[in-house]
Amino acid sequence: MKKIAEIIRELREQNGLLLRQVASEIEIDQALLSKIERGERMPTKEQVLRLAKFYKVDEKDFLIAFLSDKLVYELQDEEMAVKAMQVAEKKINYIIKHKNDK
Amino acid sequence: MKKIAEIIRELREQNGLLLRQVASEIEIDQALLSKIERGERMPTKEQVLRLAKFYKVDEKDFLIAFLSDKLVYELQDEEMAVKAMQVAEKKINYIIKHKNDK
DNA sequence: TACTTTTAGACATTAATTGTCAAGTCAAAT
DNA sequence: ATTTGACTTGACAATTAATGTCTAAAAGTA
Repeated sequence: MKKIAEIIRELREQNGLLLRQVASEIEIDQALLSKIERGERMPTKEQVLRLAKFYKVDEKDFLIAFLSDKLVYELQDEEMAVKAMQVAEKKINYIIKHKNDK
Repeated sequence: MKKIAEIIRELREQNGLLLRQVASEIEIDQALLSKIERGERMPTKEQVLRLAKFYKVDEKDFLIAFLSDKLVYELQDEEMAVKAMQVAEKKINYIIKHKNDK
């Protein structure tokens, strides 16, 4: 239930690493990583995967945190947020259920 | 549970209107409306609201259909789609619950 | 066939996201 | 008090994604 930003910052701190160390491993600018860890910028999916690999954690957990953050971001300020979410979930389940039809 | 695309196409057909008629009311290119009605393009929020007003239907229902479509679109091809959605819902509820804290 | 409506596709425009750099803050160490 | 190292900030550049427009083609109908 944490934001991807918090997750990766905590991981870095727990491992006693510096921004520049991780940034160079992931091959991104350290200023960008700083922003990502503070939630000022969203990482790309690719970066999320690299970070998961680097910290040796489950990629799926990272992706879930990342994708859910993006969804939340997309709905921020929307009064209908929760309802839209519930409908979206039904739509997705419907799609999944029927994906082998056609 | 319908896509916003289907909804607005059906409304137009039920009202026996032509693309160009609706397009001019909404002030968009008719080719664009055609694409929107077929789900090839996503309308903007503004266009959704205008369409709701034009057809005299509840704006909220339109917005829910619209926003949920966007969420679905964002998760298409994501294996973790459903889980991400569930986590996002929790995050949103959390945010809403605490929005007056600060 | 001729007319009307809708669709397709290429391209233009605009908006959003992501990335970079240089300068700035802050704390600890000297 | 100055220097050093880590991190942050902000302005801007670059890239990517979304939206809009135009023209022509397709499809439907009288």
